[in-house]
Amino acid sequence: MSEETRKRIAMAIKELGYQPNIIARSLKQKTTMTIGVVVFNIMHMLTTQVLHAIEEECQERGFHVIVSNSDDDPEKEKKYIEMLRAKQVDGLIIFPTGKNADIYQKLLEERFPLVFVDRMVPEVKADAVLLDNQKAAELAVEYFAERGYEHIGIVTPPLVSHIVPRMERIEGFRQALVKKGLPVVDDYFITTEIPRIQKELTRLYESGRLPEALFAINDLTLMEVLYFIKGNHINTPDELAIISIDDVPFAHVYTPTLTTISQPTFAMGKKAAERLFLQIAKKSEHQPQVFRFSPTFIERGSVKEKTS
Amino acid sequence: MSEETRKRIAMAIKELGYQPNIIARSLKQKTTMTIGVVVFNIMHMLTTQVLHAIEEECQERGFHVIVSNSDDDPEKEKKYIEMLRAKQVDGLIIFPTGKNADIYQKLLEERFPLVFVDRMVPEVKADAVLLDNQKAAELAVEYFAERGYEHIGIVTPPLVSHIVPRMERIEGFRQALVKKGLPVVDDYFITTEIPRIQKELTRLYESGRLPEALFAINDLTLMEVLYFIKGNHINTPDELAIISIDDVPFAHVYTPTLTTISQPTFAMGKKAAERLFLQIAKKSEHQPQVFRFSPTFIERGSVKEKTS
DNA sequence: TTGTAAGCGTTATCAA
DNA sequence: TTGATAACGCTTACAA
Repeated sequence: MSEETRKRIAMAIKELGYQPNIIARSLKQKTTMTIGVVVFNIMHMLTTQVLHAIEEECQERGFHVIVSNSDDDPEKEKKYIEMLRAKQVDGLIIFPTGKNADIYQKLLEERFPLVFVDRMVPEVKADAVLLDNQKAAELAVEYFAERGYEHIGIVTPPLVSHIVPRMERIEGFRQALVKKGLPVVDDYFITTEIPRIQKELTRLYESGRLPEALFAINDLTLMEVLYFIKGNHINTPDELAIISIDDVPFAHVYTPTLTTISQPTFAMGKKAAERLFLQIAKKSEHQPQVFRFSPTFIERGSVKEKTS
Repeated sequence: MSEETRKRIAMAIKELGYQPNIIARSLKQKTTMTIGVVVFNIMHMLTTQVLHAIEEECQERGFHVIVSNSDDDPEKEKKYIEMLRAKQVDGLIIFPTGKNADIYQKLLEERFPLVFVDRMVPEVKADAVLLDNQKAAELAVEYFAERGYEHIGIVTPPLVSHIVPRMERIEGFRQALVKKGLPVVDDYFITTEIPRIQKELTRLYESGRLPEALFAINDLTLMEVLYFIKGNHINTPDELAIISIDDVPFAHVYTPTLTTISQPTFAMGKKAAERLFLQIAKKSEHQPQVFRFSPTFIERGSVKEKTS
């Protein structure tokens, strides 16, 4: 193309106010430069942060992202996956409910680019990006143990077999207790729906069986624990020490400052996007892999040295 | 269409594994059932919450939403608006940087569905959904005044004329002071970049000129104030009372609990989506309107009754 | 009720 | 280098 025609074209674009129609291009090229993300809980700190990283990574590559919230409802998740596919997204990053194994599997068989985040589905051999949950639980227990704590509890939503991180955290917690020679007390496993955690904790407290330390497995349960200690005027860390997973933005301004175990959300989001783009680039011969990210222990003030 | 053919079609769909291609439909129908949202700061509490409401409203109507983060950079904002338009989104909800008046205006002239949120652009007559900022500032000052506070400061990022809420909050603050017969002290206007707020506050404190009460105009400035009081072991509310705008998730578990002025983020997101859909439905004869939402004062524990 | 053809705005192919 | 033509997968209009 000659320099002159190039100019003439530029002129024409301007004069006619030409605006390209990417939809038409997409129809022809069979690529939309758009990926879909389906999350099971948009109110979760982890979700927000990972989403942010995914978005950043996508914007750099000129991709757009459409986010849908399945609200942990498998039916909704199914519907959104279908809609997103109908919209011809080039790939899907899913924070799975875990209950649509058949659909995930079909995606896989069609070699449709797919990455799981946070949770995974063991029977579906897809890329997955998650925390080393066992390690996270271990970190918490060891830290407590080394400071002389013996009665350690865990606070989590109900055990559900297909919700992998939760299972892994509880199981990691249990094993770490055993490894440290600490008692495994049933009462100390507060495994109930978020809105009931308060009541459960208060019940324990009033019956004088509250443990000395609590491990909150995510930001949502942490909030309940904090509300509980506030409502009952419990002193932290003297009466009750706390460690939780997830970054909460106020950990360093809270009194006491909160000792937490942080997930590398940014790296996780970046990795998820990277793996997806890898699949998009060469759909065949992709070796699915599970990536376990190491948690970071952030020592702050909600656990003290027990000198008793 | 007969019942039988209906069945036969359903059969064929299943057997052939037919998947509709919405892209092709969009090309023909000139509607994508997708809206674009461009926000200037995704890390802002308000943004997250309004976004959530918008998403919910859209999902109910079968629309998808593509979110882009302009990072308060007009160039990026411009680029994203263009890309979104090229992608044929049916409408745009913009949390504007405020610096692309010409582009917003062009959108308007083309009768392209457009709603501003949080900030507005006075010279562009488009739908806008924002807080009654003046009222919010008034609420704070009055509450302080009625409890005997005289030395009241405000903490905000720098004054920038095109950032409407910030201007309105500061101006509302100033006017409320005057109205209440309170002194307007230059020193008490901490108007500096977020990362410098700490230093500024500390400087005031060390020179003994810290006001008795502080009004933080958003969640980000609040975090700085909290970090400051934490670092300098300042007692709240005894030494320094605090009121801030925006919901922070820990307001009720913090010690003391935080008195805040909440924006009805959910209603605002819903309204923004509604207005957009109204424009999409009948592009012509749409009367742009500015919607001012009333802030809600939530009395908690970071302000005390001054009995001196 | 069913079938056929044209057209949406691109890109790709092939000829000129 | 340029220009014409077909094709992407759907909807719509019209004819059978």
